[in-house]
Amino acid sequence: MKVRDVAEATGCSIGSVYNEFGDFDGLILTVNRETVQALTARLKAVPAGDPLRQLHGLAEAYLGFATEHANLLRSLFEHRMEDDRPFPEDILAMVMDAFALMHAPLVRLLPDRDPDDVALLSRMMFSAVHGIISLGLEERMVAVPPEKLRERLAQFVDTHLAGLGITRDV
Amino acid sequence: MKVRDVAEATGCSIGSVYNEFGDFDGLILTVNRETVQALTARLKAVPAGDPLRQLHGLAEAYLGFATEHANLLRSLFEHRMEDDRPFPEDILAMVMDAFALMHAPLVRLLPDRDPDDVALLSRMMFSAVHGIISLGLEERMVAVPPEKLRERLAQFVDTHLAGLGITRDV
DNA sequence: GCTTGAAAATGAACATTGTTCAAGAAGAAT
DNA sequence: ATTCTTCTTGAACAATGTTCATTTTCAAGC
Repeated sequence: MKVRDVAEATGCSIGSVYNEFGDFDGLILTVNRETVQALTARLKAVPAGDPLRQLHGLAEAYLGFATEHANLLRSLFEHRMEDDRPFPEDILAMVMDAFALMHAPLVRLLPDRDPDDVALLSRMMFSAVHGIISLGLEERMVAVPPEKLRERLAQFVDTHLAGLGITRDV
Repeated sequence: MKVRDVAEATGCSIGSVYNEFGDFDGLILTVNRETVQALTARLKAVPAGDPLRQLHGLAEAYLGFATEHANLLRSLFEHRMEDDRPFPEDILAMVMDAFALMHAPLVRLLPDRDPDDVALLSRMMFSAVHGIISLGLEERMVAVPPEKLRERLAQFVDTHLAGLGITRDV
């Protein structure tokens, strides 16, 4: 993304882009805000009935979003601020909210565990899924063949939940 | 990293940097080759005695390397080639080799499973660990508090192995 | 309708950084 | 010493983020 391209695409001048977004970081961050909102909306659309099914739905929704918007997700997770400025709190909070969507179903599946512990477990699981998907979707250094990614991801979730003592057949 | 900085640091001219590395990508890729070699060396240094202990050692070694060389790892995994040129095969192969180091201990722990299946499992596990570490080490969007990362990572490995039917107490 | 002052828009000019290449320096061969 | 090859240099160029004096817009007041 280039400032001049944005200016041309919106039919205004370069200066106007700067009036609107401040600087290049501001432009990127605006896009990233929309990205995390769209991702959150998609994750929230996963039905909340069966918690196990919900967790699989969340992982699949994340995979779907990552497949369709690989560049946007990369921008969200890989963009560095200029001059070591701090990352905006509001985006951080929004990402945390998205992460937290995994928390509820996990709590239902692990009613006896310390909620703080479950919170950490859900973040670990989210991070793991994120790693599998982001590496898996890179054409290069294919960790897992993309066409198999969907079923492998489901297998991973099942395996990890089994490790937590949760079995599908209860 | 800037071409002019490299030129000044090595005491030669800008043109000489281009004679040596071709272009900016070539410069980055040279660094990335050293990075993956250093990472592989570190992973290979993990003793191979007990396969379960080895897996934990690999995860911990990865965490250690990522902690000490966060920028190098980011360059390795996040750098995009200019003009959509293909990613160099040799680096891809080296990364795959590093990934494969998880394969051997997993095969020993899962002697009855199809080796191809275990190969995929090990890649999934590597990707998951990569995701946990790379998100965990970002100051921003802290998925898991860095100071707890080490023990949480070990817990994750244990949980996942448990899900694969492997228990510590055999 | 004209004046005026604030607000917004503009794009030329600047700074940084990757890239090229003609000119020069260094060295080897005869 | 001459010539040829190879390497080195850094000025100049291209792309792109950034600034800011100037211009335009427009609403308020008369």
